Amino acid sequence: MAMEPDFYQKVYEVVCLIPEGRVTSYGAIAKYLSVGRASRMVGMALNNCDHFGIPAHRVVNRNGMLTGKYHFPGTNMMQDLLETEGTKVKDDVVVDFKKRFWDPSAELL
DNA sequence: GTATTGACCGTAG
DNA sequence: TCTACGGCCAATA
Repeated sequence: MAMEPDFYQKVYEVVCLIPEGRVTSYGAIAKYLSVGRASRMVGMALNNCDHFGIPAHRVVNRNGMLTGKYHFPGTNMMQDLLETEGTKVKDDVVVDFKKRFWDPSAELL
Protein backbone atom coordinates (compact mmCIF):
# COMPACT_ATOMS: atom_id res chain seq x y z
CA MET A 1 0.00 0.00 0.00
CA ALA A 2 1.13 3.51 -0.67
CA MET A 3 0.18 4.87 2.72
CA GLU A 4 1.42 4.05 6.18
CA PRO A 5 -1.46 2.99 8.44
CA ASP A 6 1.04 2.47 11.23
CA PHE A 7 1.84 6.16 11.25
CA TYR A 8 -1.81 7.09 11.56
CA GLN A 9 -2.34 4.52 14.27
CA LYS A 10 0.49 5.98 16.31
CA VAL A 11 -0.88 9.48 15.94
CA TYR A 12 -4.29 8.37 17.18
CA GLU A 13 -2.74 6.51 20.05
CA VAL A 14 -0.61 9.42 21.22
CA VAL A 15 -3.42 11.92 20.87
CA CYS A 16 -5.70 9.63 22.81
CA LEU A 17 -3.11 9.54 25.58
CA ILE A 18 -3.13 13.31 25.97
CA PRO A 19 -4.49 14.06 29.46
CA GLU A 20 -7.42 16.44 29.83
CA GLY A 21 -6.49 20.03 30.30
CA ARG A 22 -3.31 19.42 28.35
CA VAL A 23 -2.38 20.21 24.77
CA THR A 24 0.43 19.25 22.46
CA SER A 25 1.78 20.31 19.10
CA TYR A 26 1.88 18.48 15.82
CA GLY A 27 5.65 18.69 15.79
CA ALA A 28 5.88 17.07 19.22
CA ILE A 29 3.79 14.14 18.05
CA ALA A 30 5.71 13.89 14.82
CA LYS A 31 8.95 13.92 16.74
CA TYR A 32 7.68 11.24 19.08
CA LEU A 33 6.77 9.14 16.07
CA SER A 34 10.28 9.55 14.74
CA VAL A 35 8.89 11.19 11.64
CA GLY A 36 10.69 14.35 12.65
CA ARG A 37 9.41 17.18 10.54
CA ALA A 38 6.42 15.40 9.07
CA SER A 39 4.20 17.42 11.36
CA ARG A 40 1.89 18.06 8.43
CA MET A 41 1.00 14.40 8.23
CA VAL A 42 -0.10 14.52 11.84
CA GLY A 43 -2.74 17.04 10.90
CA MET A 44 -3.75 14.94 7.95
CA ALA A 45 -4.09 11.90 10.17
CA LEU A 46 -6.21 13.88 12.61
CA ASN A 47 -8.36 14.90 9.70
CA ASN A 48 -9.65 11.35 9.71
CA CYS A 49 -9.89 11.31 13.50
CA ASP A 50 -13.64 11.82 13.29
CA HIS A 51 -14.02 8.22 12.30
CA PHE A 52 -11.79 7.13 15.17
CA GLY A 53 -13.25 9.40 17.81
CA ILE A 54 -9.88 10.89 18.66
CA PRO A 55 -9.81 14.10 20.74
CA ALA A 56 -7.99 16.13 18.12
CA HIS A 57 -9.00 19.35 19.85
CA ARG A 58 -6.07 18.82 22.21
CA VAL A 59 -3.65 19.08 19.34
CA VAL A 60 -2.56 22.54 18.25
CA ASN A 61 0.39 24.00 16.44
CA ARG A 62 3.64 25.10 18.08
CA ASN A 63 2.25 28.59 18.51
CA GLY A 64 -0.59 27.16 20.60
CA MET A 65 -3.00 28.43 18.00
CA LEU A 66 -6.06 26.39 17.10
CA THR A 67 -5.14 26.14 13.46
CA GLY A 68 -7.40 23.14 12.95
CA LYS A 69 -10.48 24.63 14.49
CA TYR A 70 -11.78 25.43 11.04
CA HIS A 71 -11.83 21.73 10.29
CA PHE A 72 -14.19 20.99 13.13
CA PRO A 73 -17.95 20.71 12.60
CA GLY A 74 -18.75 23.86 14.54
CA THR A 75 -16.93 27.16 14.38
CA ASN A 76 -15.79 27.25 17.99
CA MET A 77 -16.36 23.60 18.87
CA MET A 78 -12.69 22.96 19.38
CA GLN A 79 -12.34 25.96 21.66
CA ASP A 80 -15.41 24.99 23.60
CA LEU A 81 -14.14 21.47 24.12
CA LEU A 82 -10.80 22.73 25.38
CA GLU A 83 -12.44 25.12 27.82
CA THR A 84 -14.66 22.31 29.00
CA GLU A 85 -11.60 20.27 29.86
CA GLY A 86 -10.04 23.20 31.68
CA THR A 87 -7.85 24.47 28.87
CA LYS A 88 -8.64 28.14 28.53
CA VAL A 89 -8.54 29.48 25.03
CA LYS A 90 -8.26 33.11 24.11
CA ASP A 91 -8.46 34.46 20.58
CA ASP A 92 -8.06 30.95 19.14
CA VAL A 93 -4.89 30.54 21.17
CA VAL A 94 -4.34 28.28 24.20
CA VAL A 95 -3.74 30.32 27.33
CA ASP A 96 -0.48 29.43 29.06
CA PHE A 97 0.23 27.07 26.22
CA LYS A 98 3.77 26.75 27.51
CA LYS A 99 2.45 25.35 30.77
CA ARG A 100 -0.34 23.34 29.18
CA PHE A 101 2.07 21.86 26.68
CA TRP A 102 2.26 18.10 26.97
CA ASP A 103 5.30 16.55 25.36
CA PRO A 104 4.81 12.81 24.70
CA SER A 105 8.52 12.44 24.16
CA ALA A 106 9.09 13.76 27.69
CA GLU A 107 6.01 12.82 29.72
CA LEU A 108 5.29 9.52 28.04
CA LEU A 109 8.87 8.43 27.59
C1' DG B 1 4.78 9.24 -12.69
C1' DT B 2 4.94 14.30 -11.85
C1' DA B 3 3.14 18.48 -9.63
C1' DT B 4 0.73 20.85 -5.89
C1' DT B 5 -1.03 21.16 -1.36
C1' DG B 6 -1.28 20.50 3.64
C1' DA B 7 -4.73 20.99 11.15
C1' DC B 8 3.63 22.52 10.54
C1' DC B 9 8.44 23.75 12.19
C1' DG B 10 12.85 26.01 12.04
C1' DT B 11 16.00 29.36 10.54
C1' DA B 12 17.30 33.58 8.14
C1' DG B 13 16.76 38.62 7.01
C1' DT C 1 10.58 41.48 17.59
C1' DC C 2 8.32 40.60 13.26
C1' DT C 3 8.13 38.89 8.52
C1' DA C 4 9.56 35.83 4.82
C1' DC C 5 11.22 31.54 2.82
C1' DG C 6 12.52 26.71 2.70
C1' DG C 7 12.21 22.00 4.15
C1' DC C 8 10.15 17.54 5.33
C1' DC C 9 6.95 13.47 4.44
C1' DA C 10 2.76 11.89 2.63
C1' DA C 11 -1.65 12.30 0.26
C1' DT C 12 -4.35 13.98 -3.52
C1' DA C 13 -5.18 15.72 -8.34
